Amino acid sequence: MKKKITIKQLATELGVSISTVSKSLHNSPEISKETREKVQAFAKHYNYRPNNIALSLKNKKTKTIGVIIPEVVHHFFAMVVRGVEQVAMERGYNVLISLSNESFEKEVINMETFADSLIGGFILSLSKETLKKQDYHHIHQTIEEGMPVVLFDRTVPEISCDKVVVNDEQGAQLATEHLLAQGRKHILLITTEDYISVGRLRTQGYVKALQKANIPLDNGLIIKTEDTQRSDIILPVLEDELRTTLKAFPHIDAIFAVNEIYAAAAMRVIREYHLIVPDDIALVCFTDGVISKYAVPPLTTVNQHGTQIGIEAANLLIDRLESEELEIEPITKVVACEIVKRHST
Amino acid sequence: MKKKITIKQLATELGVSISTVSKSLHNSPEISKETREKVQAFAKHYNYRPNNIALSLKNKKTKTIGVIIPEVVHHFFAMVVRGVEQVAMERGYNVLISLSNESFEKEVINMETFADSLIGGFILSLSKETLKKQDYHHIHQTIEEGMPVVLFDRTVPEISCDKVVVNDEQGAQLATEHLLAQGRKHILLITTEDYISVGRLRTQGYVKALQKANIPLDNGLIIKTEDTQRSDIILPVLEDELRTTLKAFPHIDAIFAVNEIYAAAAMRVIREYHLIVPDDIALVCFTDGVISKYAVPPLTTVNQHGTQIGIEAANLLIDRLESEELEIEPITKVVACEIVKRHST
DNA sequence: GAAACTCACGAAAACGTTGTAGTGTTGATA
DNA sequence: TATCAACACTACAACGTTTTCGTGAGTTTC
Repeated sequence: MKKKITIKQLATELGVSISTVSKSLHNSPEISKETREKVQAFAKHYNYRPNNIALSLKNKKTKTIGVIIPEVVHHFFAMVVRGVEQVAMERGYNVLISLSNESFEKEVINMETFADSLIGGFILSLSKETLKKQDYHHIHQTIEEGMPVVLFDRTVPEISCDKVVVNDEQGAQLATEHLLAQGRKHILLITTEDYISVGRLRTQGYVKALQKANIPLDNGLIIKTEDTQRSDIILPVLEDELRTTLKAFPHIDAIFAVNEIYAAAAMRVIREYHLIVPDDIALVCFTDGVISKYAVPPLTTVNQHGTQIGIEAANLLIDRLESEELEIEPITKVVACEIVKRHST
Repeated sequence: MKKKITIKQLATELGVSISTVSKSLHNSPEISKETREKVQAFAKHYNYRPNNIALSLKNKKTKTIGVIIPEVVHHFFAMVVRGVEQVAMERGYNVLISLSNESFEKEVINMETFADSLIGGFILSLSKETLKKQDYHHIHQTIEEGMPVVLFDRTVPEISCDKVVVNDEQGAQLATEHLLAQGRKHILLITTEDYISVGRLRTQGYVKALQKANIPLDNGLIIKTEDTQRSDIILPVLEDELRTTLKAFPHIDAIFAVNEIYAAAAMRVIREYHLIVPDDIALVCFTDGVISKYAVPPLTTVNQHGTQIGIEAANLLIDRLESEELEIEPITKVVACEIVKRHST
């Protein structure tokens, strides 16, 4: 086992000073060509690579950006990460991903440990628990300390920083209007409690579309899940609710689910009742992921362009990291949703 | 914006020496109780947190482990990450995730930049390109430099290090035997080219099960995909192959796919031909992910216990990181597969 | 009243790197 | 011959910590 070699070792080995080695490796004209070449040959032979930690300590900045997402086993977040990765690589940054597992505490710990200078800035989506508690002190503090933060998807007006959001309301409105355009009148909405901003916004979009079409809102047609638990716990509850709702409102001719999992649950219950998608009930959901793509029939979805969001977020962050002026107004980028029409409508 | 405060600043502010501050914060008995309390109060007020980089530089080790996976938008890998995260958190480590995007070059770059001491060890699964090229110099070099590496899932005998593998062969054998037990005789295998170890092993398991049941192997019933491309490119090709194969061998009564995506493609073609799963054709696949779970009918799968693999890998790595003896023989852990029976068989 | 000991704290090195400010030698210039 | 510039290199501080080894003042001991 050959331990990593340092400049100092190279220097003694070569019988020159540390500075000479450092400068030679940087091709400084201060050093004669022969010495430079000798040093470089030596360095190569010993497989010298500079110690990043020492560099970070010296430069007070690292070329690493941190991404904190609530979940990895989640199509949308995975797509965002992919987008971030892509531009980070292009612009010479490394990406450090970490998970909050939807937990407030974990989110705080993650930010604190990473903020301690391993990274130059954050891209993150708030955990559900954080949104529920409405405690953003860790984010505020990080920003206060001069570390740029870009929030995406699950954002909050209380925090002043760059943001990249999906136009959830517009997307939901589009989806609902798509259903209405197909002659559906009684649309069941499966959404989350209002403290999750995306759930709330999507609900608003649904409501707006109905208003625009002059269809009275029926609160019985809105199912809100208490979405703090793991999906294996929520799903049976949701399916039960769906069963009773479908029984109570037999005229339901369409379902709009705010995510794929809910749509899958809906599919299951629909099939249980021997109804056919899309003939009896049309189905649309958010998140253009694998479930929708490979479902039978493939589902019409609202694509949130996760990769695009990641790209925008990473660019915003790196721009800020590299810009000299500190006090630029926060920017909010809105990425439009798009309906992907498949066979469920 | 208050920049991060350092020990030095605290020291001058308090009119004591740097050492005193450091010791006070560590509750050294060398320092009088009053001073300690004063310093701690001050530190708290200024929100002092030690600079991790400086610590790493001094301690020559970081409490961070690096995970390199080929893809995030992938159920199995995401599960592994979840497992790693879990034990890392329990044992006080941070996890740094990075993606190779199935590219050899990116894998090398990632290892080099991270290996430069930001992290203490690696957990990784080789990219397809690396497997194809059979170039493992970057891994060897990392190990040579004394950095522990744990390989999972896509491993290779040429590299001597801790490994956590799924018993792919056994899983495939189980799956095939499960189909045989149901009276299926003509089982189509959809797999990858042999250079991907998991594909090869699963093919072997399939062959073994057939041999055991004294069923002659028909190479026409094995479809091997050139799995280097993105799924949107492979899938149409695969579906075409499936169409011709199903036509050429109309007696096929079961399909075993080595992953969910291939299973989904199979489902599509099967439906095209107005055949019914499982009545006409039974279907089993590897990876117990969302597609199988929410498909119609839900698919019988081979669960690879991704989370468990992550847990084992992280424990192996941290054990090695924390053990004093350097020369422990590499350990290979085998995580058994398990058939999850659903309605496709 | 001097030696020994405790107490509370400070100085300084070390981790690996970079960049600025020297330093000594050579050759050319005034 | 003294002065200067160029050259090729070295010394050293700095980044933020931890930790070992002082050190001075006060207290005890004989």
